[in-house]
Amino acid sequence: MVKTRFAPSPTGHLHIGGARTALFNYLFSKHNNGIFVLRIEDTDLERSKDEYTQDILEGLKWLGIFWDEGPFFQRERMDLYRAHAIRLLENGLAYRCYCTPEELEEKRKAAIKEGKKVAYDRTCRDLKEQKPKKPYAIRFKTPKSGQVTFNDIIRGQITFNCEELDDLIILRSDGTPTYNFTVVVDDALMGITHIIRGDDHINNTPRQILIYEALGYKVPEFAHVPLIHGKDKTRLSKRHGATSLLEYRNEGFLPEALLNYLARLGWAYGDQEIFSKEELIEKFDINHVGKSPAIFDMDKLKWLNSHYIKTSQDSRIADLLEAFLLKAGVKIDNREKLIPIVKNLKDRAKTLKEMAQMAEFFFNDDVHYEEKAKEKYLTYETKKILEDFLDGFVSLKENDEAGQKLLIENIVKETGKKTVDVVQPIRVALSGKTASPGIFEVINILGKKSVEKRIKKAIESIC
RNA sequence: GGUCCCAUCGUCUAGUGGACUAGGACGUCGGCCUCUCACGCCGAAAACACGAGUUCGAACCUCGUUGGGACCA
Repeated sequence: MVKTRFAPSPTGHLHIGGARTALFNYLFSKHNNGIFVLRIEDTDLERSKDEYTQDILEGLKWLGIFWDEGPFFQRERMDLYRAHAIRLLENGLAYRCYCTPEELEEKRKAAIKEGKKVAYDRTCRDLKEQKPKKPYAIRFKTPKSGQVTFNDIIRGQITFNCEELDDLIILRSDGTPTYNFTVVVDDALMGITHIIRGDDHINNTPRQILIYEALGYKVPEFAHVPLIHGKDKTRLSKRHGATSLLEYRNEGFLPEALLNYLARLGWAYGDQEIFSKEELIEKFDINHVGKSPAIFDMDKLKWLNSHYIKTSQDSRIADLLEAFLLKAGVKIDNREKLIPIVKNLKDRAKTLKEMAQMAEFFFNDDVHYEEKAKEKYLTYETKKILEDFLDGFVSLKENDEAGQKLLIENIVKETGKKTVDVVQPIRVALSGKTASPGIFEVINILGKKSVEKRIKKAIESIC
């Protein structure tokens, strides 16, 4: 039975890279009818915050990445780690280290001075006598020679020389366990079969394998996925803008767009670009994940988002849009308008936030004119067009699109202007913008009264 | 600095020794559609980091160089 896990530290928001790692774990386990575990690595009491744990859980749920087991919290498992450390101690596979932080710091400095490798010098490894009263850390006895080799699912065979590894602390003198130790104990105890994680952990892997072996646990399979980079090709970080997953929700992205984008970042299935979650589960193959880091491309994400906006049900987009309008301080006078607005804006907006900006004018008859729009289209010259339009519009017998079309055609004929020159002033009068949905759509969504009000206001604004 | 990893259009990638005149997608540019903006449709420019070797044949295998990244310090 395949079992994978996502094990974030709640020391920050769930970011794009973490979300992708979670996704790969999720997809791999689901593809193999396996189990996906969520574990919160909150041993760093100082930096871990419940707020971040909530952010992570919420982010995963939003994306539709659901876990089968957990969330487990490492904070609640401290006894387990201590017991394992003591077991290694008793088996002679670990030892007490009495060196103080000050001593270690001095050794480190000396090593740097001499140009030597900075590693623990193993002073306490073979102590004849223990020092019962002194505080101690527990260190793992790393073999002094030999090699550790593992077969990474994505990278292939990777080998490390043991000489490069020093005797790492597994339990600090204050009794708290260290990262490399807790992961191994947990992954082993939870029966994780495949560890899929960022390739920033490659260097930790040989130490962890040695610990598995010392503990007598089966070593799992490893798959190290490349990190996501920003435009400058360094690891994605705050400098690159929005990295927190939920920020994308607030910016008006749909979860399926993000899911699709993240999955396709570093992985491909022939020429296919669009994948539903179910399709991803069916087609995802960890062996085909690329080895080189991928750069996060906002444009492509936006394209996917617009695709999903276009293909979503109007009612769903309307509900989401409502929240964005409310957030923008728009008073929604008439909810009925929402659906036709969505129909018209679906093809135009790349994000829901954008859509809200485009939709705003529908809800306020006191139109705000964009400066350039007013300057160009609400002029003395166009005043007559607006007046003609208003006259005609008020007296329209059949106020439907056909009638409105005829009205505009007549104005075009009478004035001898081009259609665009007639329509644009009307558009600006109604929307305040030079770009909007089709003029007849706008007219009919607004309704008769609103249109009249807005045209009058525009005429008055021209002095 | 040490260790490890990586390298196909600007970006995500297809490619697993002959099907490669290197395919798709985003973006860019041009055109069509058109009341504006989008959407849609059509088209274009755009890449195998470099150098050796293996082979009848290399984007693909090997080695080196260069460049980039991650971790540790």
